[in-house]
Amino acid sequence: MSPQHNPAKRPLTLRDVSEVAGVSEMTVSRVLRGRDDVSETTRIKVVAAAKQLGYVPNKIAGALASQRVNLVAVIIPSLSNMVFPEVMSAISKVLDETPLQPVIGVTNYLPEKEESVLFEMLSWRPSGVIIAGLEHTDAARAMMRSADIPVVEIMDLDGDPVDAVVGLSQRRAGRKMAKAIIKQGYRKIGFMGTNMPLDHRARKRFEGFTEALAKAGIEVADQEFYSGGSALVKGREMTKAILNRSPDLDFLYYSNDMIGAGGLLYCLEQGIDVPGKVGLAGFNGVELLDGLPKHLATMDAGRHEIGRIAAEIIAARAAGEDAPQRVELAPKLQFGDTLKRKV
Amino acid sequence: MSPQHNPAKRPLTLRDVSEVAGVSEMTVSRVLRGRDDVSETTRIKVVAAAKQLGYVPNKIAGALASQRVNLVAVIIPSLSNMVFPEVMSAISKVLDETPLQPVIGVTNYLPEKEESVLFEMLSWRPSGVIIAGLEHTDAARAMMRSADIPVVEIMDLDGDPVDAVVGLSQRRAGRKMAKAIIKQGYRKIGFMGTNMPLDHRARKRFEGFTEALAKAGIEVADQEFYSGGSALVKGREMTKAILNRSPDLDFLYYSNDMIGAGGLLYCLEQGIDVPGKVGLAGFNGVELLDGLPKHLATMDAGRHEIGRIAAEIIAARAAGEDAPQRVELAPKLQFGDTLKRKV
DNA sequence: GATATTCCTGTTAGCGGTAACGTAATTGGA
DNA sequence: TCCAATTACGTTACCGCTAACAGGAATATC
Repeated sequence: MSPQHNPAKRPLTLRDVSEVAGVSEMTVSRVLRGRDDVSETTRIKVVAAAKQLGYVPNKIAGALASQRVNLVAVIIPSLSNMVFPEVMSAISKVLDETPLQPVIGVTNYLPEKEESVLFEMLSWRPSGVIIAGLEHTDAARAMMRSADIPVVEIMDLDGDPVDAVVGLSQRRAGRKMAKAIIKQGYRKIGFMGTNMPLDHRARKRFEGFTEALAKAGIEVADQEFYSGGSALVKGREMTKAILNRSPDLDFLYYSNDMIGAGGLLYCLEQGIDVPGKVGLAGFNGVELLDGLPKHLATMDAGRHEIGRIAAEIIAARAAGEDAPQRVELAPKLQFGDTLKRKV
Repeated sequence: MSPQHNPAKRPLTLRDVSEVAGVSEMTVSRVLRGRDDVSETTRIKVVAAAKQLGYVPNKIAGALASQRVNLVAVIIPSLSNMVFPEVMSAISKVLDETPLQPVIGVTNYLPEKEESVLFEMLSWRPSGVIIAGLEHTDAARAMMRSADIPVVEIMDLDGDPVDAVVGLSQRRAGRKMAKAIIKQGYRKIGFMGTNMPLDHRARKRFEGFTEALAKAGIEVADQEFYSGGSALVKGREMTKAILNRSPDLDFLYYSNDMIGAGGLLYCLEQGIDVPGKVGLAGFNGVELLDGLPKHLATMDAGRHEIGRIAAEIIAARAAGEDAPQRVELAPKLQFGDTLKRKV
């Protein structure tokens, strides 16, 4: 039976269903929420009535009455960096097993936008917040603190969390990569990355990187920054520029895999011996790399795990159970084919 | 003044703000909604009180009372195909200029999941729906029809829309590509694509493609399908397989740019003359292609425009203005470096 | 100075559900 | 057979906010 268009143009309510089914509104509400304290006979009547009318419950009214909203705010800087969609799908996968539902907000790396998106989302009274990074405006932190819901900050660990954190130390990741590079004998190291001062994770990796180099008495020999545009193209262009300017570089560290891939393709085209003459490394461990002619060395940031664990924490806390406050993931170095291994 | 933690743990309401400000709840409501019928003096008092308390309005109650929800449901099959995030950001950009806000739902190409996501979203009574494709379950179509809100189906035109449509004819795009390929003299044509029977757009492109070939007396000489995994890797693997099996192919048409890029990289590595011995083409015009050693021929699907126009239609209709019911975009063929041009 | 107009603020009555409680009918144990 | 427990509903009172209307004070009009 196809839903009949209601003629009055008045949106359907529980009352309409209850009249058709010949029971009270409360009974309809109970049936539609799947409660078991309704007899099978009336349950069937109600379901039929709802279906016949094409009734869609009004969650707004329901949420207001029950003071429960099964939404989880997920706030990320961007959708164009594949890292975030990947985290998202891990979150969705976990929440699919619960009554909770993710709602995505995108900040474009802007603190004020983050603040407004957060405000907007909190005004829907979600059951939890998952938010990228530890850097927020004071107002944003205050809002999260006083919202009285679980908050999980993800992807980073270096800082002072509002509530729970799941991620890896970006500084440590930078240091680890620097040490590996030095250990393999590279000495003249160039760096390329985004010049977005608001990408705190990239910044921290760079800081960790230079710090570890400094400890070994090495300085970054040359660097290039970009913003906007196709990362693959930018990687290519920056690599060309940096190698023209500093032909004696023996290693290129990229702040993300996409520009690293661009650099790799450029080097291969130029017939540069990789990793013999020049070594390369990126960051993130994106799937894309598997399809390139050579595997770019990278460091897996455990995006899938981060998403999974963050969602699990929210789910547990929403269910009244307790959950870890801090989960540190270890960055996994992948040598690939572009970082020599000591013989 | 930092928001003081409210001691009773009772969530803040308009009443709390009104008491601090010494006015009625209604006046607070007016101030916070930016209405101009409040004197400057009290406006300042109210804003100060709200800030002091760290008050976040409850949109649930507001929406219920005003019967207005400034959300737009955007329902897409996936986030891992970059095409959809791109459409999303075009939508966001337009809606940022309005009071409306997008909410993303992901269906994983599953009709039942689409139906449930749609149901879930409609139960929040959004101001509009933007949904990918024209294929939906009967129940889904019925829901959209009776929701009494603007619905824009995007990315495709071949079918029977619920309300408005913005997109391009996928069949026509397939035909156009086939004609271009034939015109350039290619005759032994291989096809590679996803074997997801639920990716209707890919399916329609393929149908249009074979149809146009048939009209020229040509059949697809060989084909390969994949599902899951890294598209770049799959493109590489399928290309290897198809060329080993059918070494006489002179053209490879890929149902998306990502597998096309994988195929291109494979061919270049094998030293195959592209586009002399084998021509290649993909679909979508993704930014990534610009960074590859050769530009893959492709067909731009106007994702950004689709998102923009769809959002504009929703915004217009939500504002009570009227808007086009059907917008057809022309697929733009880009020859790149992998499709010969007649001399 | 009386009345109309504008400006500003308060009061009242819902919006469409659900929690909590009430109650008739059925069941079960002694 | 009687009373307590259980089952299957209905009734009532909100949830937190806003539309609509009411009305006092300030200003304008003549």
